[in-house]
Amino acid sequence: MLDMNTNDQQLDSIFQALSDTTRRNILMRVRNSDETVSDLTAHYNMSMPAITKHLNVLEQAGLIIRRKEGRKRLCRAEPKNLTSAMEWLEYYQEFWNEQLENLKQFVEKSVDRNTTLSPSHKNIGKGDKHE
Amino acid sequence: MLDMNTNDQQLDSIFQALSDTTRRNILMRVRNSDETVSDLTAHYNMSMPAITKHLNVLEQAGLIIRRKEGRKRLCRAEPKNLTSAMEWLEYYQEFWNEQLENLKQFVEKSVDRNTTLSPSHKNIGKGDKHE
DNA sequence: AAAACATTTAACCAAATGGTTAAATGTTAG
DNA sequence: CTAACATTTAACCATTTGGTTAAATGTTTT
Repeated sequence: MLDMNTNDQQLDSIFQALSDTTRRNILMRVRNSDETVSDLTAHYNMSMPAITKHLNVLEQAGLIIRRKEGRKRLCRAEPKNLTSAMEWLEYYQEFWNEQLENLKQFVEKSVDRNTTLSPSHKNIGKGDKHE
Repeated sequence: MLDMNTNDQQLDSIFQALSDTTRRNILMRVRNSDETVSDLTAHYNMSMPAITKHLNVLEQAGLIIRRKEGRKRLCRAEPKNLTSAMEWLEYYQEFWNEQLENLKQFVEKSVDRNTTLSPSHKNIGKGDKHE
């Protein structure tokens, strides 16, 4: 039935890591510059151990990498793994574009067949519903 | 410091919903066809109430919508909300492409200097970033 | 060596998560 | 009306999560 392969677990941990506002915020912060735990802690309303835990989650998910520099421990974003998440979403969303495309084609064919239809198809492209 | 606005909470719940293999699997399953709780339960190694809970999570995150049809309750994918997640990821990843782009430009400039080529390489990248 | 600094670990806690089984609620069919 | 069906709700449980404070570990500075 449901084979929990490595890829699944990886996606689990990536999406899990992204499911927290603080962690997403940290990610944004370490995109451009390496930052220490102290630096990061200064920006949030929580203790340093809490930040350490968030960093562990992000590191575990492969979204950041850390290096030691003296007594500081710097971390920076590692966006490579994030592409797994992107790919899942893109694959998932493909269907939606297909559906939209199918709908568009269907409507266009209908219009083709009956060019005197009322102008109610105008907003079909952004479509909420398909039936 | 950290304003937990609606968008943040929405992203929290979307990524949280996506952080479970079963739920991602269900999403894939209801992309194309509406399915009942029984239908879905048949494919997983867990009880019907467990599936119901997963569906609640997905519905709460706005990733599926449900309708009642007699004693059945059908659900189908609602990918609209998923674009929020996509947008976050894309925005986040932009930097990475920028970094790559900067690196490429740097390397090309180095090559330029070393081989004294004609100045035709100037605008390799799409964006003249900072400097 | 001692003090100050940067960070982690340990122990704890409340709440959320992901599952279970058993009972309750609606809905359709005989 | 009653029985069968589809689903949800309730109560429970173990584990994980996201935070805390206090103590421990390394590293630099003086």
